[in-house]
Amino acid sequence: MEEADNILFEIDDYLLFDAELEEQQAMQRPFFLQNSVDASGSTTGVEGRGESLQGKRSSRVAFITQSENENLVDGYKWRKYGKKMVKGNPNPRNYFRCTIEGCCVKKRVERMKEDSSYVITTYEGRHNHMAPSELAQHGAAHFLPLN
DNA sequence: CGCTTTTGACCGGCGC
DNA sequence: GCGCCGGTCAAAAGCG
Repeated sequence: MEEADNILFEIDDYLLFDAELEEQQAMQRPFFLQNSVDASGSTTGVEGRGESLQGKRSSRVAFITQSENENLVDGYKWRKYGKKMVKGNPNPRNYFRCTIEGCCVKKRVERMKEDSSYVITTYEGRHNHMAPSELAQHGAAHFLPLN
Protein backbone atom coordinates (compact mmCIF):
# COMPACT_ATOMS: atom_id res chain seq x y z
CA MET A 1 0.00 0.00 0.00
CA GLU A 2 1.29 3.38 -0.98
CA GLU A 3 1.17 6.20 1.53
CA ALA A 4 -0.37 9.28 0.05
CA ASP A 5 -2.02 11.03 2.96
CA ASN A 6 -1.36 14.57 1.84
CA ILE A 7 -3.14 14.06 -1.42
CA LEU A 8 -5.93 11.98 -0.06
CA PHE A 9 -6.99 14.35 2.64
CA GLU A 10 -7.37 16.94 -0.06
CA ILE A 11 -9.50 14.60 -2.12
CA ASP A 12 -11.69 13.82 0.84
CA ASP A 13 -12.04 17.53 1.47
CA TYR A 14 -13.03 18.12 -2.11
CA LEU A 15 -15.69 15.45 -2.11
CA LEU A 16 -17.54 17.15 0.71
CA PHE A 17 -18.58 19.99 -1.58
CA ASP A 18 -21.89 20.12 -3.38
CA ALA A 19 -21.93 19.60 -7.09
CA GLU A 20 -23.46 23.05 -7.53
CA LEU A 21 -20.46 24.61 -5.87
CA GLU A 22 -17.94 22.52 -7.67
CA GLU A 23 -17.27 24.68 -10.65
CA GLN A 24 -16.98 27.79 -8.54
CA GLN A 25 -14.69 26.11 -6.05
CA ALA A 26 -12.51 24.68 -8.76
CA MET A 27 -12.12 28.08 -10.33
CA GLN A 28 -11.11 29.66 -7.07
CA ARG A 29 -8.40 27.14 -6.40
CA PRO A 30 -7.62 25.47 -9.67
CA PHE A 31 -4.46 23.73 -8.57
CA PHE A 32 -5.27 22.81 -5.02
CA LEU A 33 -3.64 19.42 -5.36
CA GLN A 34 -0.70 20.43 -7.43
CA ASN A 35 2.00 20.41 -4.80
CA SER A 36 0.83 17.47 -2.80
CA VAL A 37 3.53 14.90 -2.32
CA ASP A 38 3.23 11.35 -1.14
CA ALA A 39 5.60 9.59 1.20
CA SER A 40 7.73 8.26 -1.62
CA GLY A 41 8.43 11.78 -2.82
CA SER A 42 6.37 11.58 -5.98
CA THR A 43 4.69 14.78 -6.97
CA THR A 44 1.23 14.69 -8.38
CA GLY A 45 -0.95 17.09 -10.28
CA VAL A 46 -4.58 17.60 -11.04
CA GLU A 47 -5.76 15.86 -14.13
CA GLY A 48 -9.29 17.15 -14.32
CA ARG A 49 -11.00 19.70 -12.13
CA GLY A 50 -14.64 20.49 -11.78
CA GLU A 51 -15.50 20.59 -15.42
CA SER A 52 -19.05 21.70 -15.95
CA LEU A 53 -21.41 18.85 -15.17
CA GLN A 54 -24.61 20.78 -15.62
CA GLY A 55 -27.67 18.84 -14.61
CA LYS A 56 -25.72 16.04 -12.98
CA ARG A 57 -25.61 15.56 -9.25
CA SER A 58 -22.21 13.97 -9.15
CA SER A 59 -18.93 15.67 -8.57
CA ARG A 60 -15.87 14.28 -10.21
CA VAL A 61 -12.19 14.80 -9.76
CA ALA A 62 -9.19 12.97 -11.13
CA PHE A 63 -5.59 13.07 -10.01
CA ILE A 64 -2.33 11.54 -11.08
CA THR A 65 0.11 9.75 -8.83
CA GLN A 66 3.42 8.22 -9.76
CA SER A 67 3.26 4.88 -8.03
CA GLU A 68 4.04 1.24 -8.55
CA ASN A 69 0.95 0.33 -6.59
CA GLU A 70 -2.38 1.50 -7.93
CA ASN A 71 -4.21 0.60 -4.74
CA LEU A 72 -3.69 3.92 -2.99
CA VAL A 73 -4.83 4.27 0.61
CA ASP A 74 -7.49 6.94 0.81
CA GLY A 75 -9.20 6.00 4.06
CA TYR A 76 -12.26 4.49 2.41
CA LYS A 77 -13.07 0.88 1.71
CA TRP A 78 -13.78 -0.06 -1.89
CA ARG A 79 -15.23 -3.07 -3.65
CA LYS A 80 -14.14 -3.72 -7.19
CA TYR A 81 -17.05 -4.27 -9.56
CA GLY A 82 -15.57 -4.16 -13.01
CA LYS A 83 -12.55 -4.03 -15.24
CA LYS A 84 -12.42 -2.89 -18.85
CA MET A 85 -9.93 -2.26 -21.56
CA VAL A 86 -10.54 1.19 -22.94
CA LYS A 87 -9.70 2.29 -26.42
CA GLY A 88 -6.31 3.85 -26.93
CA ASN A 89 -4.88 2.61 -23.67
CA PRO A 90 -3.11 -0.73 -23.37
CA ASN A 91 -3.77 -0.68 -19.63
CA PRO A 92 -7.06 -1.81 -18.12
CA ARG A 93 -9.42 0.46 -16.20
CA ASN A 94 -10.73 -0.75 -12.85
CA TYR A 95 -14.05 0.25 -11.32
CA PHE A 96 -14.67 0.50 -7.58
CA ARG A 97 -17.61 1.39 -5.40
CA CYS A 98 -17.56 2.57 -1.78
CA THR A 99 -18.62 -0.38 0.37
CA ILE A 100 -20.62 1.66 2.90
CA GLU A 101 -24.29 0.87 2.46
CA GLY A 102 -26.21 3.63 0.75
CA CYS A 103 -23.04 5.44 -0.30
CA CYS A 104 -22.84 5.66 -4.07
CA VAL A 105 -19.32 7.04 -4.44
CA LYS A 106 -17.35 5.42 -7.22
CA LYS A 107 -13.81 5.60 -8.43
CA ARG A 108 -11.91 4.31 -11.40
CA VAL A 109 -8.23 3.59 -11.53
CA GLU A 110 -6.09 3.21 -14.59
CA ARG A 111 -2.52 3.74 -15.66
CA MET A 112 -1.57 6.51 -18.06
CA LYS A 113 -1.07 5.32 -21.58
CA GLU A 114 1.82 7.73 -22.13
CA ASP A 115 3.69 6.60 -19.04
CA SER A 116 2.40 3.58 -17.19
CA SER A 117 4.37 4.48 -14.07
CA TYR A 118 1.57 6.99 -13.37
CA VAL A 119 -1.79 6.06 -11.94
CA ILE A 120 -4.90 8.10 -12.70
CA THR A 121 -7.60 7.88 -10.03
CA THR A 122 -11.00 9.42 -10.74
CA TYR A 123 -13.49 9.90 -7.91
CA GLU A 124 -17.16 10.44 -8.62
CA GLY A 125 -19.87 11.41 -6.15
CA ARG A 126 -19.96 12.46 -2.53
CA HIS A 127 -19.73 10.18 0.48
CA ASN A 128 -22.86 10.24 2.61
CA HIS A 129 -20.82 9.32 5.68
CA MET A 130 -17.65 10.30 7.44
CA ALA A 131 -14.40 8.68 6.53
CA PRO A 132 -13.55 5.57 8.55
CA SER A 133 -11.62 5.58 11.78
CA GLU A 134 -8.12 6.07 10.46
CA LEU A 135 -8.87 9.56 9.30
CA ALA A 136 -10.65 10.42 12.52
CA GLN A 137 -7.61 9.28 14.48
CA HIS A 138 -5.48 11.65 12.48
CA GLY A 139 -7.81 14.48 13.35
CA ALA A 140 -9.79 14.61 10.16
CA ALA A 141 -11.63 17.72 11.36
CA HIS A 142 -8.46 19.63 10.66
CA PHE A 143 -8.95 18.90 6.98
CA LEU A 144 -12.60 19.77 6.69
CA PRO A 145 -13.56 22.69 4.46
CA LEU A 146 -13.54 26.09 6.10
CA ASN A 147 -17.17 26.82 5.34
C1' DC B 1 -19.10 -18.40 6.40
C1' DG B 2 -19.07 -13.81 4.84
C1' DC B 3 -17.04 -11.13 2.45
C1' DT B 4 -14.08 -9.75 -2.04
C1' DT B 5 -12.35 -10.38 -6.83
C1' DT B 6 -12.74 -12.11 -11.37
C1' DT B 7 -14.76 -12.21 -15.72
C1' DG B 8 -17.87 -12.50 -19.58
C1' DA B 9 -22.46 -11.02 -20.35
C1' DC B 10 -25.45 -7.43 -20.58
C1' DC B 11 -27.09 -2.75 -21.34
C1' DG B 12 -27.75 2.04 -22.82
C1' DG B 13 -26.04 6.02 -25.33
C1' DC B 14 -24.26 7.74 -29.41
C1' DG B 15 -22.71 8.19 -34.23
C1' DC B 16 -23.28 6.53 -38.66
C1' DG C 1 -31.32 -0.15 -36.88
C1' DC C 2 -26.68 -1.62 -36.03
C1' DG C 3 -22.31 -1.80 -34.02
C1' DC C 4 -18.94 0.30 -31.09
C1' DC C 5 -17.75 1.72 -26.64
C1' DG C 6 -17.76 2.57 -21.76
C1' DG C 7 -20.02 1.26 -17.63
C1' DT C 8 -22.35 -2.24 -14.67
C1' DC C 9 -24.21 -6.86 -13.27
C1' DA C 10 -23.86 -11.12 -11.34
C1' DA C 11 -22.39 -15.93 -10.90
C1' DA C 12 -18.63 -18.32 -9.68
C1' DA C 13 -14.30 -18.58 -7.64
C1' DG C 14 -11.07 -17.04 -4.15
C1' DC C 15 -9.61 -15.92 0.45
C1' DG C 16 -9.05 -15.21 5.56
